[in-house]
Amino acid sequence: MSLLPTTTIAQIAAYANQTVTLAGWIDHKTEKGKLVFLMLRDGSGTIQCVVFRKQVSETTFSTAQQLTQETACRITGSVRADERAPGGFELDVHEIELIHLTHDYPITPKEHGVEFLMEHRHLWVRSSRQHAILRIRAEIMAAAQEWLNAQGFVRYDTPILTATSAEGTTNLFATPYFDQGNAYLAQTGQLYVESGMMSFGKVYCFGPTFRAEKSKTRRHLTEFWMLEPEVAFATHADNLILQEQLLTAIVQRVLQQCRRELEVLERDTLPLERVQPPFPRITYDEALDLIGEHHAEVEGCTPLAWGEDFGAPHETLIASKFDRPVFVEKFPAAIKAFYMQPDPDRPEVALCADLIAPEGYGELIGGSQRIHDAELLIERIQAHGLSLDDYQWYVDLRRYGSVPHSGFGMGLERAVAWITGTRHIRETIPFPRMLYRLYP
RNA sequence: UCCCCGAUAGCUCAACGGUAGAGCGGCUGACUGUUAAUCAGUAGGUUCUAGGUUCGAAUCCUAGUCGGGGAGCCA
Repeated sequence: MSLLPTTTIAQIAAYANQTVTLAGWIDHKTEKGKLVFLMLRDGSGTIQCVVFRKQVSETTFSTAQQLTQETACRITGSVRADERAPGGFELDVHEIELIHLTHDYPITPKEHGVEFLMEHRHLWVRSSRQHAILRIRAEIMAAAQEWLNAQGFVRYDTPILTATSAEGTTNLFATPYFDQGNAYLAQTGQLYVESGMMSFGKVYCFGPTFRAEKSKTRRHLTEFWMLEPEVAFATHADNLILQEQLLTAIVQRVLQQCRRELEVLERDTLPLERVQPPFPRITYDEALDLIGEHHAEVEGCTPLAWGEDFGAPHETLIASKFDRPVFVEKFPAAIKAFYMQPDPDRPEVALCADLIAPEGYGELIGGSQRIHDAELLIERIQAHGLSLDDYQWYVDLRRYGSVPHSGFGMGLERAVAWITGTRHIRETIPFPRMLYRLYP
């Protein structure tokens, strides 16, 4: 005995004029006297189910009248094409099996405030907009991994509990670790993924990372997912090509596979369709000139002196000058991480790049060629005030068959926010962790 | 951490220092084509907390709590 449905709503067109059993939840009900309209949602889609009093038993009709929003049920009926139905098909109901009657579902079809919705995040994920965003998130993750795998990459998982800060003094979450003092939640898998690069050539890690920064903006989470590929023998130039190819593959697949979700979100797909290589590349120096010339166009965007890092308004301004994601490369080494390879022609800048998303969604990717010389790496670790003892294993990677290599980290939720056109990053992950939000 | 804003019915909000209200949702009833149906009726309040000013405070003042928007930091 099984309770499984005979089909899903997404497949309903193949069952025209047949009798099927669907299983799901009531999205909405409209009563019209001797007629009840039910919108049934099963995860794959929604369909209108029509209950005529004269065509069903009294029990079935009174069950239909009882149904409330988010009640779980199994509905058996015949599939009929009907122009009046959203989706083109509706179900003429024969029988309704009540699985669980819901009382007082808190989220109604009317508007709600952010705080209320966040308190009910565990229920909010059922709403059509949230469903569409999280469906696209899943597609982005699948697209990224499948594309990388097809290019010969091997997924290589890095630890979440680590002994020290990977990139220096940024705030980390600490947790007691037996008699070894504190362990820290990883803020990146990058250093560890470099070891895999020396074993497999092309690797990537993909998992949650943690930042205990007191950021309070619509672009930040304290727990977010990062995809970090690392490639042996890849130079800075190779790195940028890989990034634009990966991002293009992701965006094009979402355009193909998630048309319906993008419609639900009312996402303008033209900017997404323009995402094709090559992406424009400008240097940090050119970006400073551009900011100097156009800073008045964006509020809070002030001219910068060489050596200063961009703020959010600067990224917005730069992005506004291009019709697709734009690379800003060769930042001053002093404002970047210790492991970045200096430009041989100009050692004060690093062979690194940030990829800035269009439409003001900010930095999607940060990447660089890594230092492959042990002596230089040691010098940089010390110059950054880090303990060499903590990084001996990392320096070891430069002592045995060291090669030039490059990699990058893509923030998953930033990518989801941009591709789905979601203004606030809190909607791009099922349970966002933020400065003032740990529940539910 | 800093700047700005807010908290009133289950939800979204209104109410000049003078009787705390509406819409939605809930409940009851009517309706054979509704799409956030419509119509009629009905229940629903410690105005975030603690002080203060005042004849009188949802309203003004102080402190706190919680939340929202932005900055910095970053992906």
